[in-house]
Amino acid sequence: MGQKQTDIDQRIWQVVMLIPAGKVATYGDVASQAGLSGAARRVGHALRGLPPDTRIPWHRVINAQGRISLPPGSAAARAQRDRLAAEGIRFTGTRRVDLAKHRWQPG
DNA sequence: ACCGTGACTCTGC
DNA sequence: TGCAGAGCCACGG
Repeated sequence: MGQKQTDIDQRIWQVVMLIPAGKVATYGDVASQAGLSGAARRVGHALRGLPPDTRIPWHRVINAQGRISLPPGSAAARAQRDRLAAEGIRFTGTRRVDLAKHRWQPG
């Protein structure tokens, strides 16, 4: 088999699974940890391909501004916000997460 | 092989 | 803080 797409996606998903509850990582962080430094956009694409019933904590991945990158108001965006809130993550008035406090620091 | 596209990021105003 | 521009990687057509 060896489908290359699956190969890279799985590496990305594997990194996402390492993010503990209550913590978040940016797309860039995940890309870097997956050995794809600079390919933040590729991470977004990989998460986009996740099935709705996945166990992978995709909601813990946000952008470098501390905001949700999904379309504002979309069901997915609300789901991400709710899941993060359920893990104790607070949002600022401008719907941002305090990265200095919640950012996952591997190693 | 070229071009357009994206759940991105950084810099500047 | 917000918006625009340019840079980025990898992918699909």
